[in-house]
Amino acid sequence: MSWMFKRDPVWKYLQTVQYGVHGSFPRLPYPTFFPRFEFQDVIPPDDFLTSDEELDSVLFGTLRGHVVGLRYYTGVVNNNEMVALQREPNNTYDKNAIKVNNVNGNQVGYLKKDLAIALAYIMDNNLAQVEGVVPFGANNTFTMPLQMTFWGKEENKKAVLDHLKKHGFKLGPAPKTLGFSLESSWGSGRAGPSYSMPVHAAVQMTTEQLKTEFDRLFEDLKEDDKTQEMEPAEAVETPLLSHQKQALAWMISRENSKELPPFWEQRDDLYYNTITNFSEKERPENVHGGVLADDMGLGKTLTAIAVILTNFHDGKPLPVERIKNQLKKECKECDVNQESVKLGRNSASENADGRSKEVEGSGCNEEPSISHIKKNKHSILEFFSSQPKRRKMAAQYIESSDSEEIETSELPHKIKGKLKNAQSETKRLKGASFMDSSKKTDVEERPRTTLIICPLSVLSNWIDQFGQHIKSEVHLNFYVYYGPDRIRDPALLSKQDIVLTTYNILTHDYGTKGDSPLHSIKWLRVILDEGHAIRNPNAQQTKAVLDLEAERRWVLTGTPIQNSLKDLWSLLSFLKLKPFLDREWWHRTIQRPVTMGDEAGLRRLQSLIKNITLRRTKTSKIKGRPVLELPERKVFIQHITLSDEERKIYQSVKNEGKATIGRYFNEGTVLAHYADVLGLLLRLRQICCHTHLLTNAVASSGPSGSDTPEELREMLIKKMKLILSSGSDEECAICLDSLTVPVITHCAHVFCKPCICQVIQNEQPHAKCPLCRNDIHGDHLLECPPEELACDSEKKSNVEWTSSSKINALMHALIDLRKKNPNIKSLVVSQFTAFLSLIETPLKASGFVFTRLDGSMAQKKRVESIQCFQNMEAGSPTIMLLSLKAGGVGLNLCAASRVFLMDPAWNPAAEDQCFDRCHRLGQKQEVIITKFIVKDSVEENMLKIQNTKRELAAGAFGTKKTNANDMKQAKINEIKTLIDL
DNA sequence: ACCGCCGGGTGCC
DNA sequence: ACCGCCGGGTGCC
Repeated sequence: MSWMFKRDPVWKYLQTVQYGVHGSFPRLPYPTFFPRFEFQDVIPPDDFLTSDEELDSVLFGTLRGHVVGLRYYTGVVNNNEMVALQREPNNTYDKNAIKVNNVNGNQVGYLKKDLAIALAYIMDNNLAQVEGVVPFGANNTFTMPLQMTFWGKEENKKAVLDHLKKHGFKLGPAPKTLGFSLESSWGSGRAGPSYSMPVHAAVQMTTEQLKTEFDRLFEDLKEDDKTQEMEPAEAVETPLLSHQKQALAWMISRENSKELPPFWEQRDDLYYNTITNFSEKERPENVHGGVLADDMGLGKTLTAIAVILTNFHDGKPLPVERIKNQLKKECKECDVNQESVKLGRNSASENADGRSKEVEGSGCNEEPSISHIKKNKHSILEFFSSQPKRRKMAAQYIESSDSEEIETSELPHKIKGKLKNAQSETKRLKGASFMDSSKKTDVEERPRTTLIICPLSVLSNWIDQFGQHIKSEVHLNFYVYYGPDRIRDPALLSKQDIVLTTYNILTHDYGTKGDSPLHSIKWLRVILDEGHAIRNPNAQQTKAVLDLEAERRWVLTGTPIQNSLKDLWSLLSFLKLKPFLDREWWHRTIQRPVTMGDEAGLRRLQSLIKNITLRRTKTSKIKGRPVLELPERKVFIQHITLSDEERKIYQSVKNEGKATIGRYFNEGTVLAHYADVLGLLLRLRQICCHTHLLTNAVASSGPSGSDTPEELREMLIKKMKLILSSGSDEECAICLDSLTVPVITHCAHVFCKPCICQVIQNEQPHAKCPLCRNDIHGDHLLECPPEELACDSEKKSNVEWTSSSKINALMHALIDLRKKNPNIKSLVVSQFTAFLSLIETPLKASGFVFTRLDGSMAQKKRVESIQCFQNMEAGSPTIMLLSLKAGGVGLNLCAASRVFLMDPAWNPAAEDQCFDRCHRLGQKQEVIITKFIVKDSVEENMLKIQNTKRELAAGAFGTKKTNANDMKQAKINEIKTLIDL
């Protein structure tokens, strides 16, 4: 197979073109640490999710067939409309049954039986995806033709062809009409083939051609006007910067937009989807929201706050009286009621333009049981027009009645049944929103509350920013739904203006049997901060988010769509953009076409992105000036030479390890001993910092099998600590986020406790480890005992403190800096918290005032630490000891203008993120970063690998590394580089 | 005629 | 469905 583009590289390219290379490097989550398992367990967690996706589908061929039974179903299609084939194994008439549905999921009919027999096997065994288009005859009464396209993995092609042959079918070639259409096949008025999927087109285009094509597409993008500015509501205290006013204007225009969503247009009295050729009477809702994907530090939080206050309801800002008349506060209840009266009236007036259909629908759709429906005589006869006998029977009956309207229940049984069938379906069409609206009518008020969901790490940031950016006299009902005492009362929550919570709380509530208050409310607006949190479609967290009801939906993210189109799909499904809610349509119309380099697909993707996302980087320009005029950022590498004694220890550990690992190389079992390799590398990195760190290191020994439970426990806890302290950028494979409350399973995989508990609960009674499918039990999860961490540092203080080459260099630099300018604040960053502890001693000795921030600190202490450091008063700390991954992306430490990075990180993006904590909005000084790197050591080798990763991330075009073997080799090479083998 | 042919009844899976 | 298919009625030309 020679597709030129794997999906990820294409997507990364799209990203780099639109967003610029600067700022966000796609996350490269390795080295990853999964002891004792073969390589497939070691590849980044993202990849285990893709198993159900046909990443390397090829076109097997096409087949013409028929859809039958049209008259029994209400789903309608247009000519050239795409349809979905759905197996129905429990059909009582035929276990091979295959339903044919239109884009909306309404059944159109069935695949003809003989064809279904052949296809059922193929579909059930996932040998091919079969996709259908109705080329013509969409208005037929009984049957219609169906053009099917078969896609699948190359290795399944033969099986599919053979199987079809056995049943007398033979695939044809791709029809010539489905060429590589350069003319726009969507957006035009024609109902031409909207979907071009050439078999060979992708390979015929050269890289150069495609690149030019990409560039042209993004040229168009730049012309798109998102430069309108808007002043925020009076209630917003902080003046907005230009780019924030633009975002405000764009976001509010999206919230109030009455336009059709992308790819929809009105044709006569129908709404028409130009990608699928689907049409329907009901106006598709536009997404009243989107993705704000600005770079970190451009003020997404402030912008979001401005949106909340400025588009408070019905396109109007937070009413002034609520700002000024704070005295009325005691009559809150009354205030709320007044509000809802006002809202009620306004929503009624909206009916005039047909937007609030649910209001109309809820009352009058109350129909009696179907058998009592009155039917017009003529319509009955018409229904039986092609069934003369029934028609005659109906006619006879009807003639005996005087009235124009017929009680259907009194019709002869034989025709009543048929009629009933047809009726219920008509109703389904007409009242599609009927069920939804009736469900909630009794308590329904116009939603007023904005729900903000963020990772715990930025919760306090949100609270702070609300405090900072909203005028103090403004009265807002604001509730932080967090902590064990959170009030789980929907009535209370829905009276708030803003509810703030975390993903974990949301997920926890959702998973708890019983009702989640967050899910029983219809929100005015849901804002997801760090929206990539929902990029794993299988995660419970994602499901909890997708199940929220809201009128307006926003995703804030600084790392836009990190790795693939799939991530974008997760966001789209949150935004509920038709028709992409169903993965099939997303896959057929965008994901695969783009993956294969099809231009129509690219255009769609581009159009989509243009429509729903706003993205500025730090280097984006407004009227020729950068959005953010940040002072320069300079990175220096300071080489360190180890002392003789340090070098001796380093060499001995290295030689010993090298011998062992060399043996693994010879045996070809490097990756099986990945834990050992990582352990060695960790020890070497520790020695580079301070030889005392070594005492902390764990000799990684696999379980011998004869361990006592206590030994096993010890071993697992040690492993987990190794993983957590190794700085190997470990993530929870379930939520794909940093580990919160890490626990280790007996199979030695580490997850967030809430995540894995969720899995266990869902899969009970026989839960399996998501990574290795070994049995897991809730009781067997081991938590990291926090007191032991404290003990460790105690223990160390018993050992007499000595310095190290790196500490010497740091102290020298700090003292030097203090001499030059005592007011400059510095961040001292390490991945090893024990190292930070060691650094404390000389800092104290030299009279530095410092503070500390690391992952083990309680939320409250962190906030204190940050505030203390950011404070510019005399006597405030000038140094912060910071663990590399502490704090979320929102962490603002712009009081510092120096960074001393004590040890290199595996992932350059992690370093960048760390630097950005002070190199961000609010930074007035030049930022100088010093990276301490020990000469002739693993650290230097790590720099090499960082560079490779940087290049890979930036120029991902044309490099394909999705292949497991390639990655395996890459990893082996990486290890070789690291320990100079 | 254990056929052919006719024409009515009928119709997804 | 202005089809195909089924099964009953029927049977020289």
